[in-house]
Amino acid sequence: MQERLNRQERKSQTRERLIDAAAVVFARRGFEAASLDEVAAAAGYTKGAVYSNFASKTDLFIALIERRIEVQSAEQSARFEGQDLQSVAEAMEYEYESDSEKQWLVLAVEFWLHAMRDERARALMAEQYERARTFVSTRLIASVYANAGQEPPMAPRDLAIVIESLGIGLAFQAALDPGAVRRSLEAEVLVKLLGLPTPDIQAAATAPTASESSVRPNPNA
Amino acid sequence: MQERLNRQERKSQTRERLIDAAAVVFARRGFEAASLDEVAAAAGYTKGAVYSNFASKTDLFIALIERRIEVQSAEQSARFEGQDLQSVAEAMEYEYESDSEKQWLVLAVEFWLHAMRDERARALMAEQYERARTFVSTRLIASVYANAGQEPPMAPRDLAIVIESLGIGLAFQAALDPGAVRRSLEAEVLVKLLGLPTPDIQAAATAPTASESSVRPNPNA
DNA sequence: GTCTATACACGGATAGAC
DNA sequence: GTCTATCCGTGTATAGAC
Repeated sequence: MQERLNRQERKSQTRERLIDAAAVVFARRGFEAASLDEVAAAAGYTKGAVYSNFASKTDLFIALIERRIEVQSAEQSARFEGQDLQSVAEAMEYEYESDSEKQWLVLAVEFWLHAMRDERARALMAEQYERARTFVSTRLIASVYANAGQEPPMAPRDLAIVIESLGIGLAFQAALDPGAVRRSLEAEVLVKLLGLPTPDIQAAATAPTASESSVRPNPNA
Repeated sequence: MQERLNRQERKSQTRERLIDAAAVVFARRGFEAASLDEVAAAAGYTKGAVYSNFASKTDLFIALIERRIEVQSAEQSARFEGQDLQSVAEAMEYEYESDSEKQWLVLAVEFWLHAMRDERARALMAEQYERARTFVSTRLIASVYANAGQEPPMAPRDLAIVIESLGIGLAFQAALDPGAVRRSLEAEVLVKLLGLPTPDIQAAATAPTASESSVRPNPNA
């Protein structure tokens, strides 16, 4: 109910550069430990530029997260819209070793921690997660099961929560020890959990009426 | 390979009190934002006491986590040893609203973040998680399925990773918005995921030969 | 082993020049 | 809108008395 005028921000190139720099520095040092001097310097400015664009360090952090949410929402929607759940589940191979993925994970966790102590941040993040759950449960889960003429193994919203949990928890463990979590584990668990017709039980499968059903073989260890 | 002489620490009551205080203050303010003055004061000492017991703030943090690991390992083992998986799964109702649980969650996340930037902390936490996975997969999962004469739905270690992920992810989301996650969700998902004979499908159940099989009805929403 | 006192540095935020 | 200069509080860590 507030960020409708979305690209007046584009007017300020400096603002964008500062946010970019903040993403890098906050991820590297942590929000508390990071200094605005370093952020500004990384963007090619001095601290004054930060304070003429953001009211406080916290405001910069929140702006960073809001932009991230905006970008990510658009990407996710574009990526998943019109796909069937099966394909989505199988494509779910998190890049545990990717530096940029890890940077965002660290930032998200950093912000979560911040949200535990700052009500504004908490509300923002809670709303974002709720939105994601709604997207997954209504746009993906409910419609796909309806198309397949099957019943989901549990309430779609619960399923969305569980899927999100799995993503968080696996990333958490993998970041701690990249060798500990197999790449394809998330996809395999999702396929089992969803209870949809799996590629290796093609006999019992009722072909989904949805657009393209690309049934690929499942690489099992 | 280092902490064999476990209760010479008990010699120093001050040390214990400082660690207690650090747990509270670090959870409340965050590790970076917390001051050693506040920690010392909360324990009834001054800063000097901290530096005569710990080499640095980071050392205090690590000592805190090590003690937590010690205590928690003992508790978990005592709680789960000899139980069958079914009972464990059903008893798995996380106290999302509990302040002390939330405090430990925040501390664990705080330490995880610290571990992303400190190799010593990373190794410690990675080892701890690996130990937990081994405990769950060998002491709980493998033996219970063997007793029940059933095959686990996936490799025990993968199952342990998934269970841990679920716990982390649900707690993460619940902390952000306590109303968003139903209390019994974790237990319900585990029961489904494990594929063990469920209370509501008693017909197909082959009674486990393990000690006590307390089959309670499953409250479904 | 714990205290007080202090060195030493750094960070967020503000004022005012340009 | 961005800069430099500065205020002012606070933080970790150390020295040295007790």
